[in-house]
Amino acid sequence: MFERIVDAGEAVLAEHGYQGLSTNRIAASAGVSPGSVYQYFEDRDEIVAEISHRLIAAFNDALTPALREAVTLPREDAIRTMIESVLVALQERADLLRALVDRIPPVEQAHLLGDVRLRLSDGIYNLLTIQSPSLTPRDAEQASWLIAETSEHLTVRYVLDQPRIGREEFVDALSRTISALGRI
Amino acid sequence: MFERIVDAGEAVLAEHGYQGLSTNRIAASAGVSPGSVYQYFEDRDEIVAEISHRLIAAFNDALTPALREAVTLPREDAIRTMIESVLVALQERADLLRALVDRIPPVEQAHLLGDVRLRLSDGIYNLLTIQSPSLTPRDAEQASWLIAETSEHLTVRYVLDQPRIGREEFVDALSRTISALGRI
Amino acid sequence: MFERIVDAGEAVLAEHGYQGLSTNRIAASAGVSPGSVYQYFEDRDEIVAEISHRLIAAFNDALTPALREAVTLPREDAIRTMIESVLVALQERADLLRALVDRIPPVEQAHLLGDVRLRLSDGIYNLLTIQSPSLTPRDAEQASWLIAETSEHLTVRYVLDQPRIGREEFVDALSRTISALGRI
Amino acid sequence: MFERIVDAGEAVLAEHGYQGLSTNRIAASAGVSPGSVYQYFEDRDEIVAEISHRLIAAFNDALTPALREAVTLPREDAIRTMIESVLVALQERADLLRALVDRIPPVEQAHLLGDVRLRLSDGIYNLLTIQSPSLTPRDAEQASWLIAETSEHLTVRYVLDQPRIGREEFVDALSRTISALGRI
DNA sequence: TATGAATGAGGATTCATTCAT
DNA sequence: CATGAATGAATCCTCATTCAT
Repeated sequence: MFERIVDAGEAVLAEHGYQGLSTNRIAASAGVSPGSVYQYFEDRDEIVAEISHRLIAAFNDALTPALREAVTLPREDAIRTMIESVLVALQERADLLRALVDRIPPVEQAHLLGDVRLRLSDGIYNLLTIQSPSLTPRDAEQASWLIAETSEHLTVRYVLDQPRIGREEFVDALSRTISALGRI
Repeated sequence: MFERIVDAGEAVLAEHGYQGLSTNRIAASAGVSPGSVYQYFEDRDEIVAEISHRLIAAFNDALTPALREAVTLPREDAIRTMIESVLVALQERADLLRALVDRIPPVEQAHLLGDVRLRLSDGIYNLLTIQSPSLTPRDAEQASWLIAETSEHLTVRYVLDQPRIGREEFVDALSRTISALGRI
Repeated sequence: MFERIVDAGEAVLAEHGYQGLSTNRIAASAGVSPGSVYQYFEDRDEIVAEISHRLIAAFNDALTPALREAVTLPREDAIRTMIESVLVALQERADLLRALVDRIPPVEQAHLLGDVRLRLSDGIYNLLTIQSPSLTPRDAEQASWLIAETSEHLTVRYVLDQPRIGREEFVDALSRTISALGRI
Repeated sequence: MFERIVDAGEAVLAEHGYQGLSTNRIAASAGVSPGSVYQYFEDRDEIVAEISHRLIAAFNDALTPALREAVTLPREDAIRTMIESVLVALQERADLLRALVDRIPPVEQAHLLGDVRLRLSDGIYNLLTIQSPSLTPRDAEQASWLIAETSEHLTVRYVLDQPRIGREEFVDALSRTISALGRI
């Protein structure tokens, strides 16, 4: 039932956008009465939160093995492996991603995605300090901010806007950029 | 009165977000009757459009002289000059920028900012083909997409999130990234 | 509740006219919240449609047996029988009739009553061609237009304006008129 | 100026219907400021009243000479002459007639047209009593009601609905009906 | 637990009318 | 006289939420 509601929420979000994501519409789409929704969710926002948690979970599931593998690889390959696995994860959920990232005001996204972003940023910081012990903490912090912002933005836009760039070339360009930023 | 309404619109957008940007609220915040709003604006959308026009105008005003100056400078300096002038323009209007970029769903932003983005993208494409005549059109297109996305995103986030990075260092990092992406 | 709303609609129509027939007023008059109206009706227009359906239904219910009986009777008696049964049906619903016919602009009435009028017109056309096989189709068409317009208008006005004419005399006069028009 | 406003009122009524007949729209169409309208008219209703007065005046202007002529003619010809002159008057103002008769709820029409209808009814009553001195007052009253209702309705609908009936045939049919009703 | 009818505040927008200029 | 900006109540309709069943 919980599942059914969240599934319906995704469908409504994809079809009607964030403004059209009404609890009544979700209930109808789930084949459930509007009252029932409130047995599983405190309010509308909680449904949105759950939808985004799903995307985050899918994203995490894809990233975790990539991270494990990355440790064993040389720098460049590690970066490429990670970008590619993220790309796959996002592309598999492109509809949901679009509904979430394009339809929700960024402040609210930040609220929803706060945790993932933090973890992403931390991960990058750690990798940087491990791979380049000479970096001062401040430089590492700055570099990880730049890298996190750039990678997230470019991968998401690549998936959503489908620019005329082959995946290989995109991964190349992004990994070069990341390397450049790492040498702050 | 026109001014008063748009000012109120910005204030409401900042305080209540895009969803809370109702014509009644704008009117109340402007100390004006709901009917009066419709003497100056066709639509709720027209108010939003006007808010974004303001930002775009400020941005254009700042960029135009920088572009003129850039032509006379060597590559690296030209890029830096432009980044810096954009940064100044955005920082002067940080509140407006936040209202617009953080509070409005990206799809709507795309609608509002379509023209500027197109011009920005074209400008970058032209500079690239002039400075690196060896680039194939396809490479230039790809590079300009990457550069436009990265520059816009990073400058905007730099202004809005105020990461602990000095302006000098930020301009350095960004211009290095742009150069790297230009050598696609 | 459906009933309550339509009843209230009739009352409001009678008291405030078509222009004053607002959904909020209907809701208030029904002792119901404005939102509730939209659980039973798509539209304001649907309420109006329902009000007219009521009248049409009452009218049809009264006319159908009269039509059955009319077939077995000689011309003059058939016409009188039908006029009389229509008169009864309209008089029983005089309030509703007044609300509908006197308060709604005729163009909208035409929209609402289109079907009944068509059926009425067709019925008259068929009776004419059966009873007077010598009539050309064009003459029958013309006569049925004249008869339909005259009968509808006179019976409705007789019921609503209550002129000082006995029912017997009215039925006599109208049936004579119809006979005269049938001999076009 | 008065003229200009009423002219504009007619135009707006014809184009936008009774519901769309707003004072602002009238003012705009007259090329006049909304405030100015209120220097010549107490309120919206007075404009509508003036528009209908015009139609009535045009109608009277056409009918008066016809009445004068009718006195000198034999019965049948008198009736035909009057019907024909009315028909001409209505057809010349068909747009205005449609705007008024089809778009305004009949109760309000009755309010606006009260006087003309009374005069029409009286005229018919007088003609009847003169031509058929044997009629009791009550019979004359009844006959004049029937004749007035039938004539007005049929001529108006003939002009507005343009049924496939030649004018000659229509005048014939109507005058026969009137004669029949006069012999109540 | 599930329902779904009922709610009522709030959404954008219109419009007859006023009044300072 | 004429203006036209300003008004604010009223329009239809939506939607998150509640609550008796």
